Amino acid sequence: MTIYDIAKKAGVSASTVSRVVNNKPGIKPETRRKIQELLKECSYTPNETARGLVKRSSRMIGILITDIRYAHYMDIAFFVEQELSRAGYTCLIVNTGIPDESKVEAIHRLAQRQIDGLLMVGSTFQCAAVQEAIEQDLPDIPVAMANGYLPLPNVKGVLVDECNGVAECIRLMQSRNHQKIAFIIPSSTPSNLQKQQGFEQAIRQGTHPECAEWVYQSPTSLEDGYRVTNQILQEHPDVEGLMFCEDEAAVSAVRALLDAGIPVPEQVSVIGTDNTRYCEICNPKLTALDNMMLEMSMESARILLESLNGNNSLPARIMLFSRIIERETT
Amino acid sequence: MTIYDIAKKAGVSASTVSRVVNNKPGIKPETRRKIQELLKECSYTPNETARGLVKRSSRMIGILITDIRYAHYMDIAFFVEQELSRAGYTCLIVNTGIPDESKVEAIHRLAQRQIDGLLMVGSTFQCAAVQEAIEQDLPDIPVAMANGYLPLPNVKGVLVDECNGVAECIRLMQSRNHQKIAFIIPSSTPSNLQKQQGFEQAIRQGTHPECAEWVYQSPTSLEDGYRVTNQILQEHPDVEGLMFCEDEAAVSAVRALLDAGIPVPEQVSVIGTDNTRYCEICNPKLTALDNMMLEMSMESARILLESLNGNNSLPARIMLFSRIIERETT
DNA sequence: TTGTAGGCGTTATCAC
DNA sequence: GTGATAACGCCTACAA
Repeated sequence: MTIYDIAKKAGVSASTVSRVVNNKPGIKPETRRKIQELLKECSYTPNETARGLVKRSSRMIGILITDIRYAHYMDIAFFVEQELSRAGYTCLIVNTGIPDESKVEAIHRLAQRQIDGLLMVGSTFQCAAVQEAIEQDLPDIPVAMANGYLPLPNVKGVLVDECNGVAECIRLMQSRNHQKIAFIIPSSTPSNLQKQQGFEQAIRQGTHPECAEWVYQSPTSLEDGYRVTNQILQEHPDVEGLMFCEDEAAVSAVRALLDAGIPVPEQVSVIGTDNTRYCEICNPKLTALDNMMLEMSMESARILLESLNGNNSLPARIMLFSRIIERETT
Repeated sequence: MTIYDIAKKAGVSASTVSRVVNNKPGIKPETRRKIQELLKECSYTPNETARGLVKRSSRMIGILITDIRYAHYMDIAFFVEQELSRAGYTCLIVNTGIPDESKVEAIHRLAQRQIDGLLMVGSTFQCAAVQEAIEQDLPDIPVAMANGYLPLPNVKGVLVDECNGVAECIRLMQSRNHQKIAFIIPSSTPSNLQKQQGFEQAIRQGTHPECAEWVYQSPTSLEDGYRVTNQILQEHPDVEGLMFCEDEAAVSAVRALLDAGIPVPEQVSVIGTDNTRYCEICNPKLTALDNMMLEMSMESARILLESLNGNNSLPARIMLFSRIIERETT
């Protein structure tokens, strides 16, 4: 069912039907009503593909996330999708994974689909490969990043003060007389390196600066969290605090400590990052640094919509403040 | 950069360029090579919108989920997206929410986008409103449902034996000498009503058939799980088992029991449904009925791809078997 | 107030 | 082998 079919039935031209469909003025009320009835009757739906071709706008927005399964990202996928949907955009959510090539590939495929805007979630997209891909494939459409930034004219970034945030967490543990703290980092993303910096700074200002060396590389998973905790206990039986870059391993660490007969938080305190739902499920409930990922994402979405609406006086970067949600593990 | 631009540069016609782009035969190797170089050089990317218009196929698939945030659905969104992506399709993931109108609205919008196929996840889509919307807007494209079914010629369903699954769970508790069991249901979806039936059947065959009345309506959330558990404890202090239709409230119930000084599973056993990651985080770890939602979704995705490839001899419905993952709460 | 004609970028069907 | 030409469904000057 096309506007031509409707036009034929109504005895008018296709352009008249088009005008009615798009609520354009300059149509005799009678004609308009008649066509509207016909549209209803035939349950006509404009073909967005054809529309996109002539309007040179798909009203689709690409959303890049490495892995939507991570608890912290699912909230984002939900709320951002809702927000953009409300504004009349359709979201293309793509799980890119970690490798550079798949990120580049995803950007290429989205460009091919003529997306109107791009939203990238996570500092892992702050890298040379992605920058090149955007310069190459999407030099002219608005791009927003949550927890990251790229120095390109069409890219806006929303960041958070993670360095300070982690430093505050360390100081919180220190104020509880827990000075010997280990730091567990799952991957060297720009964001995690910021956190590590905060860790080292705060530790060096404490009574046990040698702990700045207690940095452990360990993936985000329950199994790995359990494993690395036992490893730390073995290498440093006197450990008094564990600072994680995410919640999943932290939750598992709590269990590992309890299983080893170590009271939490009396002997060892634990802090996670991201403030996911896991924190509340953990028993005792996990204290966590909220890095405002959701707020960053929503802010990015709003910035993207603003750009899409033609506002080009937006700041290239803005920064939000993280905060500590204290629960039962500190 | 269109095929016309490339054609001009190469001194050939647009059709020749199109043939090269699509790897069609019947081109002089020399011409082909020359054009290919030019394509690389200009980093030409075919416009999928225009392609979709003439090919009458968008290579996009709609995915309907009520709320991607629920732990059980995020796995699905991930794996299904990967699978369909690999097959060259782009996924339009839409969080519809519960209300009928928003489901209908989502279907309408997807139809407008000329999706090639639709995948619906969750029994909540098995309802009259959705059926009508599909008859109206998408009568001709393949539709697959995970954990649901609609009697339409273009709809295929993948189901699971939840009634038996829950009955087995009840029998498991009974075998542990826990006969007085309450059932907590968050909403009356077709799927949950199946579960309730399994509960009632198994209870009636036990030593305390009067417990078939112990059915509690309570939403999926930590808070509500905690609240309803305390309510049950108050109304039935002799309760010996709790059977939940999902994991989130079940996890919270465990905490509520422990907080009330009731040993789990010695005095009261708890079983959740869905077998989400929450089960492993729960302390003690939660026993759960795995309703194979992921397998259902993947199977639906495969069925959808099969239909898309023209296979129309697929069964209208298939059924998978659920299984109990026993952990520490039984 | 309405209709005509051209074009969006691509593919497919003919000719040559 | 290659090149016109006509779709695909819609929008938008410009004409009438």
